[in-house]
Amino acid sequence: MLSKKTKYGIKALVHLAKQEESSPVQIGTISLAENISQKFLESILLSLKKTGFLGSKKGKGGGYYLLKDPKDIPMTTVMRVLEGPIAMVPCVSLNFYEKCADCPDENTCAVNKIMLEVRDSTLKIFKNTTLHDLCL
Amino acid sequence: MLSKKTKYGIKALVHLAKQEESSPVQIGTISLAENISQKFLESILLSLKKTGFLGSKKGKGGGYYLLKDPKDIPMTTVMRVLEGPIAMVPCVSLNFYEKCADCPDENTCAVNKIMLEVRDSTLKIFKNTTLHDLCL
DNA sequence: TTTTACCCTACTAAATCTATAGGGTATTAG
DNA sequence: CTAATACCCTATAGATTTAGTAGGGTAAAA
Repeated sequence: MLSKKTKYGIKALVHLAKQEESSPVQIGTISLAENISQKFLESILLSLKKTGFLGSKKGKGGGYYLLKDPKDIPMTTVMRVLEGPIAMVPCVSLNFYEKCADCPDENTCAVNKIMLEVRDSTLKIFKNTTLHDLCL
Repeated sequence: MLSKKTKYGIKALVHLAKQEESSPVQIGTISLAENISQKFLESILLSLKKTGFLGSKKGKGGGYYLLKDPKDIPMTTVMRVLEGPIAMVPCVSLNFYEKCADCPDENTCAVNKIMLEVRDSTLKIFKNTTLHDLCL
């Protein structure tokens, strides 16, 4: 299941991507428009800033804005920053790989096998979908 | 992320599907072979019995056994019983649908849109993979 | 210089996960 | 018959994660 953090984060990014001018949007504006707790959204936007998706401007007329063209932001990067691994088990994760404690051999593991397939098909979708595509 | 319950459940089902004879297999045997806590496995197998996947035999020489041919058990049904919804958000779930509290309109929701795609591709894999396929 | 709006830390209630504990009961081998 | 086997069932609990809340600090601009 997708965490609220990820869901809200995507919604906020889409909100920003939909702006015609690239002028900063305030947290309060987004939280109101997308029905998100303002303080919670604040922490999400902050992490999106730290990971290089957003820029910010302080003071009056300030807010957050996208640093890149929405067409250049694939959903893989968004998902990995907000949600973490895309795979359903760590042993098939590309960016968050971990060996399973209980599993003696990944190559003969039935779970590994099918989850690898699922990861590939999901990854394909996220790779071929940009933030811009979500705005249509 | 896949819960241990689901992971262990699949491993146990595969273990049973690999049996040549359909004689019952004891919990202890499975827990030892698959490195799963026996008591935890017990509760998982019990739930698989209640949902119609397994039969059991008490007393000496007893254990659990599959009720159907592994070729007739698609992973969709396994996943739904063990893990719950296949979709990443309730609003795109077929069997566990729930409306999002924050979202005014699903049809224009960006998250809904992409998660629907992911659900479809994942579902397709689970539908076309049976327990038997995992034994190869 | 005051207001605005981002920045940061710490904490917490609730839920879920991953078991463990401790026994009860039906079945069957001998 | 009876004793061992192995499933059946309930309750509980520690750990982790989630989804926030509280409370203030700081930089920038009007």
